[in-house]
Amino acid sequence: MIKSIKGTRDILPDEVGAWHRVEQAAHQLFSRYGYREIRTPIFEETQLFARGIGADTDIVAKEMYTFPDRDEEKTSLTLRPEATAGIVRAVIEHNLYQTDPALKVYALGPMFRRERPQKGRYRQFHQVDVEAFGMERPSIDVEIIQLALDYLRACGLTESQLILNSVGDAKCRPAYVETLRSALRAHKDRLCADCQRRTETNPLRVLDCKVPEDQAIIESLPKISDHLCAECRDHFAEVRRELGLLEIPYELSHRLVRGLDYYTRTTFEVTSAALGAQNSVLGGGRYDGLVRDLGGPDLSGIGFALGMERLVMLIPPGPQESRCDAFLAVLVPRAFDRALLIQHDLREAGVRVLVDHEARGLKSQMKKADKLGARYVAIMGEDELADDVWTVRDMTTSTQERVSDVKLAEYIEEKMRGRDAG
RNA sequence: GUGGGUGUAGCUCAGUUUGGUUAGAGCGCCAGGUUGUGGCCCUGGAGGUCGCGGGUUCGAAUCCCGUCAUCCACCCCA
Repeated sequence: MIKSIKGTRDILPDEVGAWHRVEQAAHQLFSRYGYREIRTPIFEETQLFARGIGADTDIVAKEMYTFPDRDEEKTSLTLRPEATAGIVRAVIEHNLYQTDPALKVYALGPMFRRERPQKGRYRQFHQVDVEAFGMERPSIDVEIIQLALDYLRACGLTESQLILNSVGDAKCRPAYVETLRSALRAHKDRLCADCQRRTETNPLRVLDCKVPEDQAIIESLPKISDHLCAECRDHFAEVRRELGLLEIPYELSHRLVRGLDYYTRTTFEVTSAALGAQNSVLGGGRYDGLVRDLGGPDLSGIGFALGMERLVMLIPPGPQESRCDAFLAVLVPRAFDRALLIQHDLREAGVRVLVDHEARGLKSQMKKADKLGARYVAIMGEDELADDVWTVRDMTTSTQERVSDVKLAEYIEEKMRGRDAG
């Protein structure tokens, strides 16, 4: 049997309702904040991600789905592992920053990373991505954070925690990284093997090491908050002041470092314990150098990405939804002809109507109508056919009455309207 | 890439320790109990290469080896 490939999965009809809820919440809420949807291709030139995300990151070094195009030059293509790079490319390519007075966009869609699958982690996964460009002031950081939290609440997620940090900028971070590295070298022998390696490759990552024996050392390391330059310190202070003003609770963590190279200043993450080890639902931050690094103008940016699989796992299940309003149950072939004619009238009137295509007994048709959540079942057998009427059963009250064939569509529409209004 | 758990009916699982008739249950599905009426109940039915391959044995779902899949964790990340 051919099965879906490792790390991919089918979102089956029973599950799709939850996906629709989070998608609709996104469209609705984001537009209230002035964000508009953008749709970029799911594959790009490999170069875009290598330059944008950082060639030394795990994503680029070993997790990308990269393949040659079928052209003479053998252009290298990559399925997007995240959304920001593609969006930035589009912003630059179409000069959006020159024409859009408030460049605020969001995107929904699949991303691809070749990682070992785990709880809430797939090789094809879906993200909601929100980005704002060209705004320097800390208030946009706060707006983005508020939007993220509003969105999670709109989706019905109640148990979550906001974690906040500042990772400095191109002026102050490199110096801090060196300070950190020196401090780590002093403890080298007592660190776990991974952290000894990270000390040289990416010292910031040592900060979120989970090995218990390393924790005491990590706590004693110099903190980025003490090494920010004046501008970064002021920026972060204002972000915190505004979060306080808006009464948005958060936990400060000098150990929150983001995985992608492009982040500057404000970084944040929302976690939920219900997700297991993959506890991050949403992560984001500012990336003031990225647009320029990708060949655009010196345009600041800030945004977040949210894992939709993880979100869907967390939100309360919706009610079992009815799949039809009216079910036409027929017992003789000529009645079936009437059903075929009338079902189209009903559908044009917006009524969800189904018939049984298997010509089974009435009991079995009733059963099916019930399972589909039909509110009304219109029955036509020999008796009704003779009088040119339907017996219409209201499945919630178990009452029924006879309605002439020509009036059936109108009758059900009427009933449906009455219910919707009531 | 590394470590561990689990693979038996459409789904959730029992049976594996101590090898032994036609491999079970619940749910779901189909039919009947009602000459033309759903839910609840009762009865019956369909549905299984016991992940796959090899080995041990008179005999393997059960023991051994290999392999694949899947889940969880590490690395890393949404």
